[in-house]
Amino acid sequence: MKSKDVRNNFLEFFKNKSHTIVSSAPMVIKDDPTLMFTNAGMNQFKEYFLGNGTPKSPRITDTQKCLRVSGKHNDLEEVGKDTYHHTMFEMLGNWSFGDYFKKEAIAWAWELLTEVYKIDKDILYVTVFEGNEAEGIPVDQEALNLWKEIIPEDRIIFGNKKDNFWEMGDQGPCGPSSEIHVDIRSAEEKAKVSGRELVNQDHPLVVEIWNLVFIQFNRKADGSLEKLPQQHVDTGMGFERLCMVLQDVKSNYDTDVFTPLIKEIEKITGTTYGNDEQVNIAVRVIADHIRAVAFAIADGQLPGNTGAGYVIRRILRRAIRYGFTFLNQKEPFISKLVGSLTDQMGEAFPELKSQRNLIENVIREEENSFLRTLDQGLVLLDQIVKETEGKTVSGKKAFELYDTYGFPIDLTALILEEQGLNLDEKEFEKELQKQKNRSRNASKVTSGDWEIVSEVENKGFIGYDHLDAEVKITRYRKVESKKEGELYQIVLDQTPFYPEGGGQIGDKGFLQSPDGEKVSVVDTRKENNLIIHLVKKLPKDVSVFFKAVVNSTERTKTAANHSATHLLHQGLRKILGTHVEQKGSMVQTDYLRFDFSHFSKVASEELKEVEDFVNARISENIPLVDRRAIPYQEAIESGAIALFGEKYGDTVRAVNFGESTELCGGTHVANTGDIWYFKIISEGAVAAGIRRIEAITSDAAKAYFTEQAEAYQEVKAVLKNAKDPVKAISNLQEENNELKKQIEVLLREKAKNLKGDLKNEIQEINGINFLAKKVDLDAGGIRDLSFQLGDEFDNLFLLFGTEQNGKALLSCFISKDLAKEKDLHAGKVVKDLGKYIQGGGGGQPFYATAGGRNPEGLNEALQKAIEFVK
RNA sequence: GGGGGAUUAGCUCAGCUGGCUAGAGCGUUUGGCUGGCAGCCAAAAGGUCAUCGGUUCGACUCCGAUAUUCUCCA
Repeated sequence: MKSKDVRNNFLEFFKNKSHTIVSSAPMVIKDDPTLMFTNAGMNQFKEYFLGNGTPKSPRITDTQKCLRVSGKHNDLEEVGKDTYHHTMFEMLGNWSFGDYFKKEAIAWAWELLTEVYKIDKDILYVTVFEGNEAEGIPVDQEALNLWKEIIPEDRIIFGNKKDNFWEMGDQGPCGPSSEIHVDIRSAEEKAKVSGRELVNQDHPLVVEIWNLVFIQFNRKADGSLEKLPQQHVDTGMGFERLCMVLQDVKSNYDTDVFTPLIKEIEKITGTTYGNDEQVNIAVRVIADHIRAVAFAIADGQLPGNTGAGYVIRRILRRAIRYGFTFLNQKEPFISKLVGSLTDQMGEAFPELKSQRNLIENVIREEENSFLRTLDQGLVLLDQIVKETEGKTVSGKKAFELYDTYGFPIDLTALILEEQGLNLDEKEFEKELQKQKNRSRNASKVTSGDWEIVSEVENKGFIGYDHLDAEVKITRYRKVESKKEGELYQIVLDQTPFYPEGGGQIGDKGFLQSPDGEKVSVVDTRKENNLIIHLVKKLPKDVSVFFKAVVNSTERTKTAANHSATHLLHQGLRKILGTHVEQKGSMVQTDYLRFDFSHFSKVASEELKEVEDFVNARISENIPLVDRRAIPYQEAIESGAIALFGEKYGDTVRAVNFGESTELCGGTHVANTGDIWYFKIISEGAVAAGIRRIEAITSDAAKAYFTEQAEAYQEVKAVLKNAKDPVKAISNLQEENNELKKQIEVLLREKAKNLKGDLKNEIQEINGINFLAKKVDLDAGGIRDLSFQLGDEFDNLFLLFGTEQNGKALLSCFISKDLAKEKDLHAGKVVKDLGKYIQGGGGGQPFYATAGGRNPEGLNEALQKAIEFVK
């Protein structure tokens, strides 16, 4: 069965069981602080399990693109070494939200596997949660009984809390799970050891394919469990593994999900998959990682050095590293695989197709920069090796190479090994651990349980129409972090406060109780579909009605920036072309930032055109057309631009200003005229193929122009109100250059004259040409003079003194030969004489200077100089 | 968010412990030679040593802040 059919059959099967098919959520997560990437099929439904939202249907099915780089069964460093772990994978799932439970979930899973996919019943095993006394959770008897009716008891295995009890995190919904495993070993192998022995033993051919989770508890902050009012089913089946079973191969990488990619890698690198284990690992690593990276970029996540971007960079660099070391690829090659990947998966995931150019560019650029890092690291490592005494290279040094210069540690180890050296790995680990602890401590957040204040219906955000409202606190909790200290998160029954999202920052303002107490709201965010208000202290009485007031001046400025962002987007597409796509946006109170795909620098004329375009729309006074809830399809058909990597519901909000239509949740001005004026401040690159524009509007633009005008007036005033200041300045510059040259000439002449005079004053003492004299030159002049005299006289000993800004300066020149011969050292001379001018100095044997704060002592110092040549 | 680096000529970099005439290679310009493979030879131009502040008689060098950038960790 082709992988495409495997996917379709799954979705069709559950559709026939009254499930609604939904599309995969983006792999990159935006409004959940505990998670960077979708790492399981359930992520996009988390809010439903938490009770913060209602699903559109109680039964849902989908295939979800997931990314896992850490966790109990997957560590990035392990991917590729075996045949069944991946960073990116697809998870097929079916869901029940308070609808059916264990009975149906188990029966349908069995039906699909054995009747649709026609997997031999005799190679399947199932696991059931054994219970945990310490936590007072009983055996999952219900699941056990259900399985007993379907499968012989000797193929049911009890699993412990680690394997068969699923938790989302330290807190929240959880419950027992039941896994289905499959044994695809040869008959011979099966005869030797029973598959039962190998379940959950990390055997590559006895693997878990489906996990059925029965969510029935809620874990509280103190660790205790309470029963949930509604029970849910959450299942996940690994798509790649399922394909392996159905295509009768022994490795995920031998399924048609991977073979086209592997063939392409063989072609590009001139290697063969299957002969050499190191090559095999490298090929698998690359085949796996290119998928993860390409999908992430398509979802809008570029490689970077913080957060999610850093994870993507690490994955990509790992692939480059394996290619570099084991496939001997010293030039960018991974970007060349994007075409093949797109051909293969572009149909199921159209974002790959439309983002293909960008994906290629970004990967190529990243490859180039990492190859440079490797080059630099090789040089540094060479140096470390040279400095190493004995056979063991310091772990601290290796850590520095890794931490500061980004040179991969396994490459260090490999190179050292080739040179017959070894690495102090313990020391390295110690350093790494230290660094990890530092980071962890700095970003630790502890949160308490939610305190429920009142159970009123949550009406959510009302801030499009209101900037203040009468509200009630529904719940609150305390959170503590090193950075922000102690804060309270408050949820209201309705709120005018806009939560940070869609690039727009969260509103600020205050809550006021009837007795006049004001609590200021420092920020507003969204977490799992709840709007959270951050306050420094709780009001005295949380149960009363409050007046919630948004800081309207800030909100107005932010709205102007947001609306201007839409017009900017429209203008860029109009003037640069429709390849321009939003790649990031930041709407703040005092400025806006817009990142977009574009292949080259935006010329200043183009910027001007864009600016003019936006300002033309502003002066047209176009009113806002705000359609709050229209069907997604309708919005798209009316020309709205949907962003890749955004999760949209069935109904969306469309924001129009004339021709500009965007799907947007942010706050806007009622009329473009309110933006007042739009001014681009800067344009630059953020990554390969991505440009960034920063701009200001309204008050900020006014302030900007005022400032510019003032600065201009000042310049003009300084130039005595010159008619053409630019010309006046360039005249000055020219004149200045001319004068500089003349001064140089004059100084040279002066020095020449001085030199002539001084030449006559040089006296011979003991065969040494000696002169000690006070001169009127600066340090540089003295230096030039000294060296010029040095060229003309052999055996020269010079000591010059001068006074500069009330400070004394001594400078001593001794011909190199003379210094050697008589064992003289100019540095010592000036240091010694420095005591007369209350200072010190030094230099090298033939030239040295000293300074001091007592010019009175200069004469004495000059008189004593003769002692050195006597 | 936390840590560690880097910022010196148009480019790639050297300049170790404060005093070194601030350098190299490539590139540029000029002149000369030359039938090739980065042609050869000679000369020149090009630097507020990222910015601001501090320590010091003296800072490219030490300290602090800022900016930009690389990198590791979360």
